[in-house]
Amino acid sequence: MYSLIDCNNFYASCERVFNPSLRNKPIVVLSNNDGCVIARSNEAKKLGIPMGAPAFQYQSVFRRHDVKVFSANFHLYGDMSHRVMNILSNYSPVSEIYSIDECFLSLHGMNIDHYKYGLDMVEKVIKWTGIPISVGTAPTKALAKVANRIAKKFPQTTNGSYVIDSEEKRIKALKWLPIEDVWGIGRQNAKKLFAQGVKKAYDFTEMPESWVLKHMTIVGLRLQKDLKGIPSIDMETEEKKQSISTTRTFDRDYDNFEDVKERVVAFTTLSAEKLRNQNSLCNVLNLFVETNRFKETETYYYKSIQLKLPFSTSSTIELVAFAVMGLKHIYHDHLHYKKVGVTLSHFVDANCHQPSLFFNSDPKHKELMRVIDKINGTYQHNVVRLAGMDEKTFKMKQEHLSPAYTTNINDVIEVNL
DNA sequence: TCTGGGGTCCTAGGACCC
DNA sequence: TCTGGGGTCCTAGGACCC
Repeated sequence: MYSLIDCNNFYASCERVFNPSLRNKPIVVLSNNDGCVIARSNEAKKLGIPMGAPAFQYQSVFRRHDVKVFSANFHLYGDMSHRVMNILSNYSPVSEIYSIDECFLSLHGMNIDHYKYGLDMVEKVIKWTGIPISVGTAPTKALAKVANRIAKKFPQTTNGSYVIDSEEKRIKALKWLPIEDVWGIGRQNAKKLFAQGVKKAYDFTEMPESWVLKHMTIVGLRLQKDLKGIPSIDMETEEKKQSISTTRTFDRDYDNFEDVKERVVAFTTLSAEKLRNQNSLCNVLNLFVETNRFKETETYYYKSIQLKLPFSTSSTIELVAFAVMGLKHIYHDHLHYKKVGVTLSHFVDANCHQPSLFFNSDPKHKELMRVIDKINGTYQHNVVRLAGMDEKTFKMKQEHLSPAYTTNINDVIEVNL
């Protein structure tokens, strides 16, 4: 059996933990630049505020219903996520952290009452962190997702824990779940399935395998088997990322090279830190620049470039040099840039990689980066940085940011004063 | 005026080999 | 008029997730 644990309204719940006056109030959390709604409490959902709604279009709704609005505080959410995952890891030796607020556990070989086991998780996590969760348990990952949805949708009857452990329950659940709400069925697949008369998850499991394979590839077929109760989607326990990106939309248009370059330096620096943090070296750097796609009066420009590095590296100095080189290739004057991004990929392990015969990362950088990371980790972040980067890593609108309750001692002192 | 960010996996088709 | 067959590897782009 597998359990899928999902935090309820995670970002909104995080804000609530440290501010109990927000209980029972509608809360929304906004994306960077206070752009879109990316999380809503149940109360906010009931007001009809959709996921992804541009905040400026909903200002009057926010005012009218006294919605508590927050700028995204990812430091806080990341730290809370850590605490929740830590607790959950005690419930199984095999876990997969699927996203910031979701985790699969394999319960293989454990002789337990699955419903009570889930209930215990719910009680412990709320007691120890203040975050409400739902637990779904079933013979496959896709069915655990379905069970989780039931646990979340019917808290009164399930108490936040639901188990699919019989054919009756499986079929009943799948006849209830709309096809477009199935994990792995996106807009395109839903469209194809509607055209075949498929409305519920159950209808999908009745489709011929040949049709599924032809129109939805092997991915769709695996999903179908998983929903039938035949385990076909494996646990993924690898902790290291295969790619690391830093992309941002700017608070305003940038129209000179030096400004854009400064952002590229900052984003490359951030990505390189994450890369070193997982003890990897990278071999490929991708970079893109983009103008405002919503501005109809100006022509839209998007350009990306891929640099295959001559050697594996995690040195900020070297990666920044490559990124700026790339930027010179795709940057055009007389355009108003709204967004840029840097992605590192094709990693190798820093401890056991094959150096090149001809070119290699400057060995002096290794120790330098170690010291810089140590200083930045101990004191304020970015207290040591490249001269090409200015002191603010993030330049964006954050008018409703909550304090860094759990992570940044400097912020806490500032608040107390 | 204001519209997010960070991931994974799969496949078709091109480039190349003998 | 007639112009092979069988592979591998790589990548851009598309689909999906939260």
